[in-house]
Amino acid sequence: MNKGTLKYIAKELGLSASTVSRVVNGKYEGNEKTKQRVLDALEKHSYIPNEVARSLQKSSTETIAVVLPDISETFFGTIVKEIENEVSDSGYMLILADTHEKAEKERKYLDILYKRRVDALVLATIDSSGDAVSKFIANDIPVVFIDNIPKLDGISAITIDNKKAGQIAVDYLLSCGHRQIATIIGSTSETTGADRLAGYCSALSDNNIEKNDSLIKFGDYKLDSGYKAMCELLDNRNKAPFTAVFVTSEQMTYGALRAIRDRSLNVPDDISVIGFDIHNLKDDRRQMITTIRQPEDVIGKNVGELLLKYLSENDTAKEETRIFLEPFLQKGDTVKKL
Amino acid sequence: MNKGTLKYIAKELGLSASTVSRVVNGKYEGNEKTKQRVLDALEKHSYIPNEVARSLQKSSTETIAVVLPDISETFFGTIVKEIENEVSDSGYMLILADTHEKAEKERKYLDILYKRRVDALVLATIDSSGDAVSKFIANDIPVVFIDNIPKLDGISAITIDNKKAGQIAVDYLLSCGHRQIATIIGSTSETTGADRLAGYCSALSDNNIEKNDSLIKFGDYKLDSGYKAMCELLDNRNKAPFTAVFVTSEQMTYGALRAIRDRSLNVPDDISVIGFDIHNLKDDRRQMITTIRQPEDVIGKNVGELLLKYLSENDTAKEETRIFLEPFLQKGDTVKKL
DNA sequence: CTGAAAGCGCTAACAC
DNA sequence: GTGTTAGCGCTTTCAG
Repeated sequence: MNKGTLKYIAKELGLSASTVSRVVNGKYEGNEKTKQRVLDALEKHSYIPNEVARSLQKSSTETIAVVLPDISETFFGTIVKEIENEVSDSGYMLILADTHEKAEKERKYLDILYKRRVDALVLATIDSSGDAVSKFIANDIPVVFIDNIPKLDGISAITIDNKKAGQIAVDYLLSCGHRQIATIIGSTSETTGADRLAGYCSALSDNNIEKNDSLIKFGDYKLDSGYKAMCELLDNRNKAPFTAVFVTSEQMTYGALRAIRDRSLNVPDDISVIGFDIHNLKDDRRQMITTIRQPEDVIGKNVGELLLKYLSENDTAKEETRIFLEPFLQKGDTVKKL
Repeated sequence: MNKGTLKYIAKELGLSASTVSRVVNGKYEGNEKTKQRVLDALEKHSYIPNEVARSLQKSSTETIAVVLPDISETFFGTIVKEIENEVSDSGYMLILADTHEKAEKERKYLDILYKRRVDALVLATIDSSGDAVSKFIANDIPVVFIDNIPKLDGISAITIDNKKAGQIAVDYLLSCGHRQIATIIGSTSETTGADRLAGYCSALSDNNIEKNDSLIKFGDYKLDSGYKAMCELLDNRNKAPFTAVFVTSEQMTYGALRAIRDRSLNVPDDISVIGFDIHNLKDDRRQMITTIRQPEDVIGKNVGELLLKYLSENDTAKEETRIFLEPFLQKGDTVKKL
């Protein structure tokens, strides 16, 4: 028989595995002396329980899967850290998957994670159909969406109010005297793109400014697409003039700034720029980029709390929860008052 | 009997669990017709294997633990991403622990991860004694250290040559004409601190410049300590003058820069600064910080490769491997030529 | 108060 | 070719 197992120690003591198991789990109610004998033996063998066996028996792995498009982004890194922080005291650990922004990888990972019987799932999906998570949902495994929300009923999500994010950005530009405002939007098939655009549009219409479709460009969240979109805007500037641009992702913002610089234009003197998710360095001697920010720490904390709530409810189906946190404006040096 | 298990499906088909198991694992050699029947049944029930049970049986979880002081730092985020990238094709997944730079948390996590029977461990330890990993090593679970290397024999590690990092920084400053060079070092009880300091010292002595202990300050890698150390250097500047400072962590660099700014001094005109691990934004219109960098992607890739090698060796003890990658200088605008 | 027995879901050596 | 059996290491009812 294998050393280091309950059974082995039990046999050595002339006891049964159940008794030893009870002592290990603090559920022993019997003779104080036997308890001490067991404890000593455990100590002597430096017994360490096998969680895999325990998981099989209890059908619970105490593991939460976190599936993200890119863990190296500070935005996601911070969310992960906060989730971890929130759930670790309850014994849960995180298992991580990085999908590299590919739907196929996302699908593959979700399959694997399901097989591994994770207790819950946090998902920043890039597949708005939500197909790949259906197994989880069908089997009552709690799923919390962050960032993008797929088109599914009854799911829980914690994100920011993306429409409001668009409104805040445009309102700020308006308050600075801008009237001709361009924007660069991510994919509108995802809520992060569609809602930010909706906010942009509604802020304009609330202020009786007519929307000009030539000032709305689309990208794919990546740097190059921001560069390209900005070039198009600049090339068309005499036909469709603008004094400011709202760019809706971190990488696209960098791309747009580079395009402006490559034309030897100055920010903010020639064009004002407001970005998204920019983590300005703490070294504030330099020009800071004005940006819309998301409270990553609060998102992560909320996700953790919701997860714990779901995981503690032994009962029935989990109630759908949607929390939309407030995006906020972080003023920098890239928007000029007209 | 529980639905969705091998046994259940086997019984339904009038077959044994082993036969179904063989088909599931592609090890079936028998009758083509039975195979098809089984396949159909698996499909019909949308059978999904339980990896927990499989793990218990095979005593292997196909899981690699990654334990880090702070996952929200880009430095670690990038390393994690690369490790993941490297091992995911072989079916391994990463389980993540964030120790918040606390030895106690590190210890706790290592205990839990051991119970969970992870197949391997990647550890950026902050406990130079290495006590908490002894269980892993004693049980032949592959461990690869990154960043700091504890004082243990026979362990594998992949980091940069920290002494060389210090030398490169000082050599560069010397080549720019600086002769009075201060430094802010992290804890010397860790190799990342001690070795960088050693590099600093040796570069000076190689150039026949006498080391001045008043120009060497110590911090704890965090922002405030960098600020404080820089203040001390500045306060003492008439007694111990210097024209440049080498700061050995990202956060301490920001702290030092802030201290300089708070005294209304200019970088690089009044003081040249060379930092560490600074990830300058891609938006290069602004002042870039001159910094020593580590090749995080290469570190991650090497860790992944080494892990796979260890994990594929069924045999005996793993050979000790130490790889010291090259740190490099990333020139920016914070060092002035004298 | 303690133990025997069954079982979590799967695999694999060994039979037939 | 396929089934039987034993077991991975643990928990937990149910007896006694």
